[in-house]
Amino acid sequence: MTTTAAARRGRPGYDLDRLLLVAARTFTERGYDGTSMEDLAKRLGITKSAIYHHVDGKEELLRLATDRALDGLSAVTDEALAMDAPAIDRLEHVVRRSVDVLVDELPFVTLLLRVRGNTPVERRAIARRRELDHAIAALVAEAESDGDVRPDVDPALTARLLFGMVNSLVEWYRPARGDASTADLADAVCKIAFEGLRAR
Amino acid sequence: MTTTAAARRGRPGYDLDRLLLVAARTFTERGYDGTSMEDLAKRLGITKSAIYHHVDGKEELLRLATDRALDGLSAVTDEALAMDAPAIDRLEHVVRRSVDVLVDELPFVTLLLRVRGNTPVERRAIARRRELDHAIAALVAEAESDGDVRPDVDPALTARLLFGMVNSLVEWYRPARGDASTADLADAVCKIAFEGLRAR
DNA sequence: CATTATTTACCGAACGTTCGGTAAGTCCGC
DNA sequence: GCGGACTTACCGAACGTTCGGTAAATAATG
Repeated sequence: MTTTAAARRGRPGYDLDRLLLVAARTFTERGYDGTSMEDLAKRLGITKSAIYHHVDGKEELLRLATDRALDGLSAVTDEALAMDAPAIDRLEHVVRRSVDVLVDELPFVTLLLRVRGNTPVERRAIARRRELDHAIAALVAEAESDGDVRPDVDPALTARLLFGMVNSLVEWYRPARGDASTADLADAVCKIAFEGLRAR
Repeated sequence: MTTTAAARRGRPGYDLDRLLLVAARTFTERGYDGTSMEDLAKRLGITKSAIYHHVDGKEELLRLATDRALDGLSAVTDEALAMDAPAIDRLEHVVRRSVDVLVDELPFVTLLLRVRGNTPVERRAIARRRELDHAIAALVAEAESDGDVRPDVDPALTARLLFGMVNSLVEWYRPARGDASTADLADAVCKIAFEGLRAR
């Protein structure tokens, strides 16, 4: 999807996409506030000022990076909401596809989940996230009224715990050769979340 | 338990404990790097320099705050490891008591879970956390070899998902009057984690 | 009971450094 | 020679920290 950037004019160097990946990775490792423009420049091998050729400033880097994660996650929920299937199946679909997005866009999603609301950009990201959370909570509630989700726990709480578990992936998952496939990972998450960790 | 601090000598004002609580809360809200000493001072109603009467610097505030969380969580695992019961029961005990600590020491635990490893203080906190994670992973593995935990998911993965779910509490739980009691919360967590969210 | 010592808490003004960001000009491939 | 990519040099503001001195309480002394 990154359009191999073939035959771009002018002096070769970074384009916005490559810069954004490095920025997201660094923000994720050191935190947004803990990362200076100088840090980014060093890691990119260019000077601080060169970054301002590509973006208006530090906050725009954050906006573009969090938007990328949000776009991926939004697509997943839209996809599920459009499905013609029982709520419980749509819910499982959201979980599986969310794991895909978490893995594929790991630095961006990790960054999104760490944003705290200190700036307008961060608050907008949080607001978009909240919409997704509400959509998922509604899905859980619907599945419960279908009789497919346990009725002895508040559906809003169930939704939070479920996605607390899913989102915790960003805390420890690191892609590696020979690692279990994303599908296997999603399988494990669904087993534990839907059927529980106790042997039956 | 806070020993009303009766009859302390010297000019009245903040002591270390009260200062630490405000610091932890602010670090948690705005992030450690996103919080300036001036921010803290403003919230405390004293000047920046007054803070240096109580601690050596900003990093020490972080160290004392994360240690408080780690001490609470360490006590929980020690407690469980000393129990004379099947591993699965000790595991459930760790989950329940961890919820207690998360709720009681919310600002401190939240702060701990957000630390990224930028400084020696942060790296030490992460190392202590890792020890706890290993102890819990071993507990899950033991419960699995007892036949009490499902054998079709890697126990290390099960442990991560379980505590990913438990730790996600800090992302949304806010103590409030009339709120469900901590025990009810721990019940819900155990139900979802051990038996799954699907109705049976 | 007044005085003095000690303890604890705090203030205001600076220090050196680093921050995000800007201005003006150079480099390089089509 | 056009246009995108980058550099050197710099700015004002904010950062964490230090310092000399002050304020207000208790404890010890006469």
